[in-house]
Amino acid sequence: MVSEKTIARLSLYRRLLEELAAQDTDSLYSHQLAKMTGKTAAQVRRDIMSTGYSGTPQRGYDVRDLIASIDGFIDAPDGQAAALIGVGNLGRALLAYFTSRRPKLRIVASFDSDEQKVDRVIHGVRCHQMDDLLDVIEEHGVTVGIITVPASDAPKVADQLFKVGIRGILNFAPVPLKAPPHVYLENVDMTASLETVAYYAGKKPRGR
Amino acid sequence: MVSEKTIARLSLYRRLLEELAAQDTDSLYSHQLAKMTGKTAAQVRRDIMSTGYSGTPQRGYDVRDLIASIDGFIDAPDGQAAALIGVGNLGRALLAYFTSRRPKLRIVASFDSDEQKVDRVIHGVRCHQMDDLLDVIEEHGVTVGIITVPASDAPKVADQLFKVGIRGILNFAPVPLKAPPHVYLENVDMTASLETVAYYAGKKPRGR
DNA sequence: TAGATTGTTAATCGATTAACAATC
DNA sequence: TAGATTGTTAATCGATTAACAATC
Repeated sequence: MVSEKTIARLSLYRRLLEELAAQDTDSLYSHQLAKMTGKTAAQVRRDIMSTGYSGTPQRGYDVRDLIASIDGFIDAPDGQAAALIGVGNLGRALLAYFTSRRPKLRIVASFDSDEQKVDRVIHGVRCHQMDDLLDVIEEHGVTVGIITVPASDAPKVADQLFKVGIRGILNFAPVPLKAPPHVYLENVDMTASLETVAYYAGKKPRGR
Repeated sequence: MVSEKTIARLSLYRRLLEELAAQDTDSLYSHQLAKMTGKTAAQVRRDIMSTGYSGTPQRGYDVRDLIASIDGFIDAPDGQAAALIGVGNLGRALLAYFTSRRPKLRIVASFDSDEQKVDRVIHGVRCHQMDDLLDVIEEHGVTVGIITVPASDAPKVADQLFKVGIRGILNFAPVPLKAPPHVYLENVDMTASLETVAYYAGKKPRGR
């Protein structure tokens, strides 16, 4: 009903709106949000519309009300818990970044095969051994898994996550994973992103 | 002429093909590559076609020839150099990951505002102070910048990169940046990706 | 009110998929 | 050869953009 791109944009709008709210901005127009995000005003309006919130021609959108509407649309009512598998450089970066950022979506546990890391608290999150996956997932009600292990381990880790009933997976390993139909999976391919940028950097000013 | 999605897929194909080549696989069909990547066979064929390489109905595609064709299509003839700005957790993850992976696209320098990091070699790459940006960029012929600084610093860093004539930017800071027309810029929004996964994880099995 | 902005539909755009004659 | 696969065009699909009456 709503595309994943729309969700991603709403997530972005919310982040920017929260900054505006912190600076006591009360309301704004679609074209202002469009300018901040690089989208068109029409798209901003359509995205906002899909959350069920309405602005007025006179004031545009109320910042706090709009944030609340996006919250209600994106966040699961009772919140969601995520687990991160693979506490390497990238894993630590994500743990540090998401720590206490969004109460309705928290990374509550991490996992690593390195015994040196197990039972330590890294960036505020306890690291467990993979054998405890099911127990920890059930204890915390984890529904989302974040894969930050090397490519060679990723398919096995994904299978383990499927088995314990995870509902969504964000995969940072540079190998595309496939998920059963009841699991939503997104592959984030940073390698491909860098090569794409390099390609256009080499082609400019020809390319678009 | 060729979309950025096509470039990203070609980058992925190449990575998988290199693995196959290492395992002495000589040739493969479009549907095999399609299965590995989760794409359709028609799309694989079209992507390969755009590199100018042709297979044969009998053998499909020669693995090594196809790699060479993708190389010739994506890589700049004389290679390209990248610089990474912000040697935090994420920066180190990227440095470690891209080290000596692709001779035609190397991260040759890093930058950080933390004096403790300056002049140290981190994951094989020397860290410089931002004041030396222009000198280092020119010395190494850097055309691509990777931004891994906090959101608050990102716009300023981007401006500095524009000023020294960088051609492409990969931005990991969770704030959308805008580039002048002669610079290709890609925003990688990991926050939005996680929230998107969480959204569908909460909606499943309704959502697509 | 006057006029800029909204919600929303219709038109456009571009990418993906299906299809099939040509091929080895 | 026979037949599966290729290159490539046409059809489909979905998302973005343009447009405008309704609105405050």
